Amino acid sequence: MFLLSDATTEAIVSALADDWPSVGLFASEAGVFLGGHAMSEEKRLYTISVLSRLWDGQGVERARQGDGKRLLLGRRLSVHLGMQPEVARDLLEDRLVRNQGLLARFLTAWAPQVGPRRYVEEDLTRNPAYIAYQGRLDALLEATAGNVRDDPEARVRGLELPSLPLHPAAKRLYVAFFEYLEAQKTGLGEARAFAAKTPEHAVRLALVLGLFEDPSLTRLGPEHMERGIALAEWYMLEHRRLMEGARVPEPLRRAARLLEWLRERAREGALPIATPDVVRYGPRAVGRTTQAVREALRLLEAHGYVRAHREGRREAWELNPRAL
DNA sequence: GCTTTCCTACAGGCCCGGTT
DNA sequence: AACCGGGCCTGTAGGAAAGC
Repeated sequence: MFLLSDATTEAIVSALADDWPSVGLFASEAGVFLGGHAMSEEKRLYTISVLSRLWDGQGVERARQGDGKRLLLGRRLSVHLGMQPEVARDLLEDRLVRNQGLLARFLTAWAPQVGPRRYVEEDLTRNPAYIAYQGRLDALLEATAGNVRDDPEARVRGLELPSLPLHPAAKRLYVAFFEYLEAQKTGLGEARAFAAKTPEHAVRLALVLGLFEDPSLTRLGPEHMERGIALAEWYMLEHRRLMEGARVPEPLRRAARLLEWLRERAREGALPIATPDVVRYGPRAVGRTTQAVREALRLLEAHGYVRAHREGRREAWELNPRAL
């Protein structure tokens, strides 16, 4: 496998075409990839289409001066991106990314906050489980790389991978899972696009688990399928949680914007402030009508950020000192 | 009838993104 | 990098409606 950590899409395609038919893009700080050239305004559509085509197994087109276009088949790309929450939010909220269904092709997970950790001294190179894991990975890489290593021609043709049929029992599980998801479709909210690909994710995961367990596997059994389905379903729920969490409801967004403004004013000593003055001077995004502003203020009040008090007939607002 | 509140209109300044 | 236009923010003015 050919490893990249910071890549343009062109570099990925070129590596797949010329260097090695199996490429891994591993980045623990995906900001480099997402904020970089590959996701720039003019390249983003291209990147999304390349990644999608690779996932779909359609092959990618490589255009080069001189020899025209060449369709690359038998190529595999493995992508693992880790990112900071702010970067992830931007990605999840990106309209293009959402609409192109790119995220539905990724398995996403948001790691929970870790509590205090204990330091554990351990020499991984002596850990039997780790040694076995490493050995199995090496063997698998060797098995797939073997036919292309010494043969430049084979590299051009791409990987020639065996196809594994599903055991009838595994197939039944697949069909049942497929129909179960179809029946649920309307209730899946933001996970609908992902749900359409979830059965396929399940098979892929089952294959990875099955082949890892037994590299000589000739067909996929129900025990693998069950595990693939369990994982795929977990990823579907995680996907939904993330997609829905990324969408902040409009009233909350407005209230947050107003709070920011109030904090600024408070620092200038310009609080308390009467409701009509918030309407006049406040950020327009909150709304220029008294009704909208009052709604936002009430929301902030309900969450303890602001407090109303009467100055005669006037209703004036001040910030909770702890919200400053 | 006066004051306060609510709403609209408008102008100038500033920032941001797109273009050249 | 410089320029430009649009949108947002801020401040001002004034009129209508509501409250005292």
